[in-house]
Amino acid sequence: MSRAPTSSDVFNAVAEPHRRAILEFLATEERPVGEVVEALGLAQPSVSKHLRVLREVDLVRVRRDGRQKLYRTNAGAIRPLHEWSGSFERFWARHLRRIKERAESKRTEPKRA
Amino acid sequence: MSRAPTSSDVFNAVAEPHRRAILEFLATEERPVGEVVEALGLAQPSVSKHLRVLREVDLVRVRRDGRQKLYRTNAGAIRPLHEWSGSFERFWARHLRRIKERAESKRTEPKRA
DNA sequence: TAATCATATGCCAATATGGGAATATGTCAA
DNA sequence: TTGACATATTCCCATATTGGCATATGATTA
Repeated sequence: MSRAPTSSDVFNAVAEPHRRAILEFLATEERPVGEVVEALGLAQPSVSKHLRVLREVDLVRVRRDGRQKLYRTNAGAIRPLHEWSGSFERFWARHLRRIKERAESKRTEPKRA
Repeated sequence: MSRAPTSSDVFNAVAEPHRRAILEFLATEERPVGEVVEALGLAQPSVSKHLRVLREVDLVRVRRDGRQKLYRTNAGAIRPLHEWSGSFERFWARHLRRIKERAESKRTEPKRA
């Protein structure tokens, strides 16, 4: 073997900066591809390809409207990411608490030893 | 040009499943590389490479201890991810609320029209 | 210093990826 | 049906990525 299976998942999909920008752009309301192209300043085929990746992991949903296709972010698909990263919260919280405590004690006993 | 700069950032670093596993493994306490190798069943060079990527975005911290190097997850570096994904929370929350409301109304007026 | 243990790096092969350009597909209007 | 518009797909290229293997580097012990 020479490379891990691409496992196209949500983590992978949001690893691309342009795709994150697309998700942000489509978060508030559905929009046609053309507007994404214009808003992000990318080439149309590029946008279509990114949208495909996002579609495949259900990060966006589409609906046809005449000749256009209206895309919108499916925020729910972002939850796994939020939950995964949130599972580390207690660790960084602990860290912050330690820092805070150290600052407090320094304030309380300014001249230790 | 032919490919976007890899912009090795946190998003990119956690896109790799093995790296996520490493972060989880190293979240609770620091451990030598050898233990990561054993725990994940990966080859040692592979682990070292993944750790390098994680180190470069400050997702892990190292400290030498004799011949070993002790790695641990720096949870704080995961926060940007958590915050980014959290910025979509209101959208999925809105969605869930709509679903809930629909269920409620169905319960309240079982035979509409 | 030599041998050993622990980890890192270099190199290669196979594959994945993203952009660009051209083209295909699908939908509507005349 | 033909033409125009909107989006998707294909092909090619350059680069990125990951694993495997061999080897280098760093640190400890004999």
